Amino acid sequence: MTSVLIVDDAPAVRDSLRRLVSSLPEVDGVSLASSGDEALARCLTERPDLVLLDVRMPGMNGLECARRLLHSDPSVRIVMLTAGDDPQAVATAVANGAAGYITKDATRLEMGLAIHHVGGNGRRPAEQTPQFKLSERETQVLDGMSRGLSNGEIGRELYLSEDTIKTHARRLFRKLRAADRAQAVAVGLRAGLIN
Amino acid sequence: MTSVLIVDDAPAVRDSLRRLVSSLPEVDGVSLASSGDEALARCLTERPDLVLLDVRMPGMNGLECARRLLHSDPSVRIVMLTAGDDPQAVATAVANGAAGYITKDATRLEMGLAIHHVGGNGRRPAEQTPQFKLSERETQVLDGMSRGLSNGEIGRELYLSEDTIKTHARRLFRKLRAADRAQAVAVGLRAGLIN
DNA sequence: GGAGTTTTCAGCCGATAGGGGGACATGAGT
DNA sequence: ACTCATGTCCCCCTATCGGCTGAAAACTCC
Repeated sequence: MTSVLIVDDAPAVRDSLRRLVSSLPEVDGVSLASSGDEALARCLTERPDLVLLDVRMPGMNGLECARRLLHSDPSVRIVMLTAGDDPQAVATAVANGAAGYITKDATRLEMGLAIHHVGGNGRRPAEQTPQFKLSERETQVLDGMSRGLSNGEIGRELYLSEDTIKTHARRLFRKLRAADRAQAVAVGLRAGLIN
Repeated sequence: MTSVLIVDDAPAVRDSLRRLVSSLPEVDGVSLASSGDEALARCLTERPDLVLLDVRMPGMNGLECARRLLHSDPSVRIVMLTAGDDPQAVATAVANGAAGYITKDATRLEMGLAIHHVGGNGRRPAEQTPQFKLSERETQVLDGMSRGLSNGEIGRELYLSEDTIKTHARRLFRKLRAADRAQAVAVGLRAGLIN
């Protein structure tokens, strides 16, 4: 099974794609995003197997968005959506790690084949859904970070050594795939791990 | 006019206080929080004029919460709520900057007097709601931080020098009253400055 | 009963952050 | 005209971070 995130700034396109995609037998989850930023946020929390990404959008374009999506999660499959008017951008995206492309007026059959082809080896079977589960301590440490405390200060608050906090910090970074505490706090807040 | 944030872990108490407070002529906004952490978050985004704060709560107690509220916003007025069984804690809170206290079974008249007395010189007239307003660049830098980028990486993304990013970073920390990028991201996300 | 996770602590290391200062240009607000 | 916020860049500095490794005790899970 495959969960899909559809990213397009035009509500009409989102809607028609949603209907088409959700009717496919292999698809068990569809969510929508109207901008590149929203796509990044949703991808962090929902971890879709596949992202259908419009090449042309106001604000962050599809190319830039694909780059960031792959940066934040190298395992995500990206299929570029194109109206057929900018093959260059699509080519660049595919060269940079996108898994394929498809035109917006694709038939249900074409879409099904594309998703089957690309999302066939979805990452769900491997390991999944909870994805972001922190231990008690890790959550406390993350909470401290969100309040602007240093590792030493968090340690004093929890009656632990700074080294211990650093260990928890490193592990929660791994779990949240965060490069630093700032990104960890962002992911934690968006995923509802902290408030 | 006065906006009020009510903090109490007991839903029943919250509800009765909400009814009592919202019926007061001077009050034009009431919101609720069930924990100290939630109170801190709401205070950051909603900027109430006055916080009614339960002295005794599981997790972060009222004393600690008052301390942090005042730390994150020295201008907020805090009225401690007490059942009458721990005058020591109330005295400590008042000594540490709380504006007053009131018992939970206060009548509408008592509550009205307390709010009038304490919240009379609300901060609303002075300066305003936006409170957290970042410039274009600062928002871009904050967004980069939330994606786990270093100052150097943000600079490369925006075609600016790392030093320039550091300048914007320092300024946005001041504006958000954040100690570091992690707290800045937390405040920015909660205030809706970034997504 | 062993495997895996969590919790605790430690040392070493280079990279980065964040604070301080200053400089200069622009543009908006007063 | 003057001020203030913004944007750009530079220097300095120290504290902290986040990576690596290793280790031991407690816990749960099957």
